[in-house]
Amino acid sequence: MLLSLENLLRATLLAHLKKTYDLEPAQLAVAQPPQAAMGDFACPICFELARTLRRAPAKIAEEIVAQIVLPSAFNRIEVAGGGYLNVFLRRDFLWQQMVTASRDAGLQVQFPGKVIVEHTNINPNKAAHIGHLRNAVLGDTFVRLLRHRGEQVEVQNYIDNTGVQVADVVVGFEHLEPMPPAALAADIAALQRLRAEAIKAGHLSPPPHCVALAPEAPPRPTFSFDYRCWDLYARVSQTFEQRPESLAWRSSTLQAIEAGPDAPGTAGTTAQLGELVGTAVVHAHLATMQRINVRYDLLPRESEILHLHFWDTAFQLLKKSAAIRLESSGKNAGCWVMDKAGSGVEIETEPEAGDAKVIVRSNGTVTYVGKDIAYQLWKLGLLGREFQYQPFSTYPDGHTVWTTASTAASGAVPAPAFGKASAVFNVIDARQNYLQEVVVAGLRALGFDQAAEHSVHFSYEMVALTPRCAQELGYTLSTADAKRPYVQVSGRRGFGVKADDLLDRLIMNAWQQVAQRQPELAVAEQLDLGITIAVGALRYFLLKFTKSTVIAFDFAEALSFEGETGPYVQYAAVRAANILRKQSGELTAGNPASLLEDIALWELVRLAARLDAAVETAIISREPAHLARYAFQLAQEFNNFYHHHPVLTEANLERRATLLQLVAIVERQLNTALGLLGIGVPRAM
RNA sequence: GCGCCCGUAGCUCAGCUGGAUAGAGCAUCUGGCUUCGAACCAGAGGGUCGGGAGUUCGAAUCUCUCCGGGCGCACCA
Repeated sequence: MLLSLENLLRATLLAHLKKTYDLEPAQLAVAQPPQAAMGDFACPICFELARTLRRAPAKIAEEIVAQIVLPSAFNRIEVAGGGYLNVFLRRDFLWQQMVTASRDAGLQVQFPGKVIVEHTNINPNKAAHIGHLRNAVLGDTFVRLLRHRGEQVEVQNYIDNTGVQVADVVVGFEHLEPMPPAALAADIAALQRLRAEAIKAGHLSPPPHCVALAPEAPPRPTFSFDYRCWDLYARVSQTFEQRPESLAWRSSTLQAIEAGPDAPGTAGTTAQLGELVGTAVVHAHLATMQRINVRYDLLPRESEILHLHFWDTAFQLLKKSAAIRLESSGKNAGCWVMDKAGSGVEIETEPEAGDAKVIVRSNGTVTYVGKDIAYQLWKLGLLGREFQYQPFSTYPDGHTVWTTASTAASGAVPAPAFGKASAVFNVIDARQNYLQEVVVAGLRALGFDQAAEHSVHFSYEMVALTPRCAQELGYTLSTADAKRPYVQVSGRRGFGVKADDLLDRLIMNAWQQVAQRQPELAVAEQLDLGITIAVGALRYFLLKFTKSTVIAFDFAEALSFEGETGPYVQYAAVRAANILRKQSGELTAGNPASLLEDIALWELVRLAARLDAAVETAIISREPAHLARYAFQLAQEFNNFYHHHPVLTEANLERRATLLQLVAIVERQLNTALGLLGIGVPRAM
């Protein structure tokens, strides 16, 4: 509500300035006064006008206040602080709006057609770790924000199934733990069966993933193929380090995987292993992400980018527009390169060898940047080629995740129309800033300036570990590392916190606390509540930091359920729900006028009305942390209210009715905010 | 060497397009459960916003510079 009221105020002021002074300022800042008693909006425009009008700010402000006619939503306008225009809302007006409507009309669709958000993008060769969780939670929350605004959003999770990382694990299954495809397939099936049985037997938390919650239950790795790959990948990397000659395995494996299982002249077993590994790990990742309420629509695979000649098409385009050139000499001889100067960033610099980025290697294979340019073009509907699709898996509610394929599905259900978005957001960590710049420069070089404009790198900083946390996990650090503020995780070294391990610990923790507080509940019920709380804690923890902050992960902090945490916000929502559940009779209108004279109550109403403004800010700044902070703030003010205003025991019935209405308003806004953060509200806690 | 990011309370971090007295959480100390659940609330102490210069009526916020820390700069993704 405050969003549209702020827009209304801004429009009114602008119209007045135009009419009275013939001024049209490009920006008109509207802020909140430091104290609620000073008003609901504050506009410092008169300080700026002082120069052009050559009069004191306070004088201008007085004149405006005397002349301007405000819409009925506003109570009055006054001069304050030497020239601010402070505007007061009609309190009963906002109250009525909050009672009747749940949505702010100021929140409007900005992208025509469809928006694509690409996130998660984990190499399908090992279990997900906390860094991947940050990516997925940021991306998923941004998707929720966009959808809340009314945007049509398609969620894509890019699968690099033909890269070095998968090849390395396949090397493991070929040379370190030799295994023919049939045996590996049987192993994977057996793991899936074991997992299903354990879930059935009640040893594990709800499907689809497994959590060894009971102490006597077998440990997770028994069930998880992605865990097995985690260890094997580290072993292979170690082997490469110790015996460099074994690196030959990697290149031959990589080539076999890129060629595919049907490549002529080969048995195709290496590629089959690659597909088995990739597919099984992606299933594991989807299960992990489903535990934290993250879902997808489409899994585009790199193998199809190659086999369906997406790259060949992009290659032709790039050559035709002279965006890339064949290097004839120097260290990049034989490669197709793109000059950095082509990005327009460094036009002045001499085109030296170091300024070029290799797009096609001298052996004819394409680099990541090349493949990503092709993929970006497709997402924006500019490539002129299409994927085929097959269903990959289905969520319990029936929503199907599709994957790209070389041949179309034979089933009755046709695939949705994927791609052709008007804007694309790529959630990729900040270490890839440079590469993402090159990709966008590629779009520009092709003449797709608008597409480049609408291809946004949603960049965020990594999750590292505090030295203490690393040592807690059993890793020995060098004395230099031990003194650093944080140390990086490394999949190659098998060094990091696995996503499912962290979730298991969080759930154990939450479950224990629920069991203490709610001993009368059935264990299954306690567990269910524990899971909701654990996921709330995790998602909030990952969202409360702004994207540019490196998260130095520490168990103590992440496992906390007190203070600025997800459970704190959930607790406020549960309290509000409890009051509403225990009150009898219907919510009546009450008489808010006298109640809202209490400035503290008015502030709570006003804050509750700011939800959609917080959403809009979060979208524009691409900063979900804004909404997380807002949710916390609302919870905080509600908890304060809770302690100072007993509702159910209020003797004055009219006052009681109004208080109840207020609780209902706050509860609705808290639930919406939590939902946008991907956090559920427990029935009790 | 070049590019990007960070430096705010003892610790971890907010601070939106420059605006009024720089805010949270944790930790420390104090007080509050016969109450709609204390995973809570109230109060206290704690900051020359890394240093310096500039722009401005006004700078934690913008510009420059220096110092300190991080991440990139592959025919890996």
